Amino acid sequence: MNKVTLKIKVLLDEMGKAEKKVAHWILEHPGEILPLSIVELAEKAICSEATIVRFSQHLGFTGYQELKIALARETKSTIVNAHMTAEDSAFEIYEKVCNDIYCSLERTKKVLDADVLQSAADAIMAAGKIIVIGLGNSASVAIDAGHKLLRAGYTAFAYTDNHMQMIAAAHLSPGDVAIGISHSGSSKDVIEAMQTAREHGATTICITNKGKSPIQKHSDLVLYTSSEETQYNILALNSRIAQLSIIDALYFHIVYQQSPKTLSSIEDTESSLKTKKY
Amino acid sequence: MNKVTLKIKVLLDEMGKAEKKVAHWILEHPGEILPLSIVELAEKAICSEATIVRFSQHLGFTGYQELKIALARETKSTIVNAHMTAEDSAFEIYEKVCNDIYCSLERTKKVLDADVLQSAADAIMAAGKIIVIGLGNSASVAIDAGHKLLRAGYTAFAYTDNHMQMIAAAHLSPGDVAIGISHSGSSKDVIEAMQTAREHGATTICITNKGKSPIQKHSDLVLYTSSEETQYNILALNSRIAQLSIIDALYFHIVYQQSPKTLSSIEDTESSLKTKKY
DNA sequence: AAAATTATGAAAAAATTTTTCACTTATATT
DNA sequence: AATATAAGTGAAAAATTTTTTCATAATTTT
Repeated sequence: MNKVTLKIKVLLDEMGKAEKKVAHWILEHPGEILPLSIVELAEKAICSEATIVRFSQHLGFTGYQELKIALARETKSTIVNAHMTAEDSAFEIYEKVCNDIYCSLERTKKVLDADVLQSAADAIMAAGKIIVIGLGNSASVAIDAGHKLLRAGYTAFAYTDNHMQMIAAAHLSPGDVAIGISHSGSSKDVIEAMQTAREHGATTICITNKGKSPIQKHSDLVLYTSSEETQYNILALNSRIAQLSIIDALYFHIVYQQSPKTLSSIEDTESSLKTKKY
Repeated sequence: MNKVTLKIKVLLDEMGKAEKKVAHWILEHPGEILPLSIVELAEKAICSEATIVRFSQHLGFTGYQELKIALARETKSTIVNAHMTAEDSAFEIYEKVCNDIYCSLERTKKVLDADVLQSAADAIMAAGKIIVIGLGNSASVAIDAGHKLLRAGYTAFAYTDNHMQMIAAAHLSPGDVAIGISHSGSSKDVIEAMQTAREHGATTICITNKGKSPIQKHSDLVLYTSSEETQYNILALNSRIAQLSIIDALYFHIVYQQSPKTLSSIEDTESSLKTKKY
């Protein structure tokens, strides 16, 4: 699966009837588009030329030619179907995992609110103390976030134990920040800790999957991920990568904004960690 | 060298002055032709549009467009990381993070050995006990792997403390598996734990970035990631996502291979976790 | 059900590509 | 050396392709 085809699939839902026809024709006739002019493709896909131009632009290209060039560049790569089966080799599974990750990131890009992201970054930068809370599957993401903020010079810590989470939340004060990570947004312990954090005046930020969920009630800022977990969604694998991508973006933004302070802090950390390596 | 460029070189002698200029420009600017219209290329190569059409036809194409498509198909896309700046908004940073992740996954796909991946999956499936070790930045990945394997019904645990890592490694026996995660592959403590694990007969698998590093000496199976960390590479953000993608692939492969056992195990876990949610 | 929004295709406009043709340059012949 | 012939080239015209515009149709919201 290549990037353009993947993008077509990701954006399929948001397309109108005519554009969907174009999308389907292209997906069902891989490679055949290359020698076709826009008029010919319009004939094949049964729509107007204008629709094809709009379709191309929705995918992020300036026009039909650019789409065609992009498809030409990627046609060589073999197309794999998105669903995993028991017959897949480990490597085939790996390729599908990558596809899913990519889909998930693209979807998240759509539901992530730029203003909220900015506000979250601002809140973190202005924060006195930061706690990151996550349980189970989200624990590793919380640890990652905590680790990163700590290394960037913030007073940050991740708690992956429900008791510790509550204790830490209760010790927050106005100006502090609590970041709650939960794919479902309905993990009791995390929600209660968020509520407590807010009651103590902290700004609460949550990272959760798009849709209604109780955690949003207790969050000042909601950062959405979007991952359609088709198979074994129970582990919410892709949402975790989407969560990480948000954490990374916040981290980078902060680093770039506060260059003097954080950069020297990062450099200090790095040089002091050198002794731990061969 | 691709077919079209080769053809251009072969036919170079039979060309006129103006066509030679086109040929040279194309040869000297590989890939740059793709977004150019015939007028723009004529300007660059300092000739008329007609010459370019004739040039294309001499190469055996019906016209300029066909030549461009052919060149596009053979130009391998260069994977480039986008550069972030202090002026980028949080959301722009997010987009670049996503792009970097994608680059990193594509690169990893190239360096990851399918056979080794398969062997790693086999070793894990046959394992008695599994330990996952990672420090600092790789700790969250280790935790994620441990959590996932545990939830899939394996006797697995992640250790993110150098003492515990060594203790756990010393208690392994033949048939057990130690998974070491280190981007640099030169984290002293992780390497020593891997060495100990191996001395006790465990199969050692490491996930590390492509290149020479000490950890590979003590690993039976080496799974490479590849991420060019251009800016603030110290935190190896993207390599971590690549590591996770490998973990995910192993996990899925295992789940699909051992459906009866692991699936029921996953279902059991899920139903027992329901009480933790609203 | 009415209003607003969005999607669509036909046609016009713009851009691109191809062809034509007159002119130049190079080569071969006398 | 002069001339004829052939090949190569660019300007402009013609054809084609692509993009934009706009009126209408379909859809969603109120």
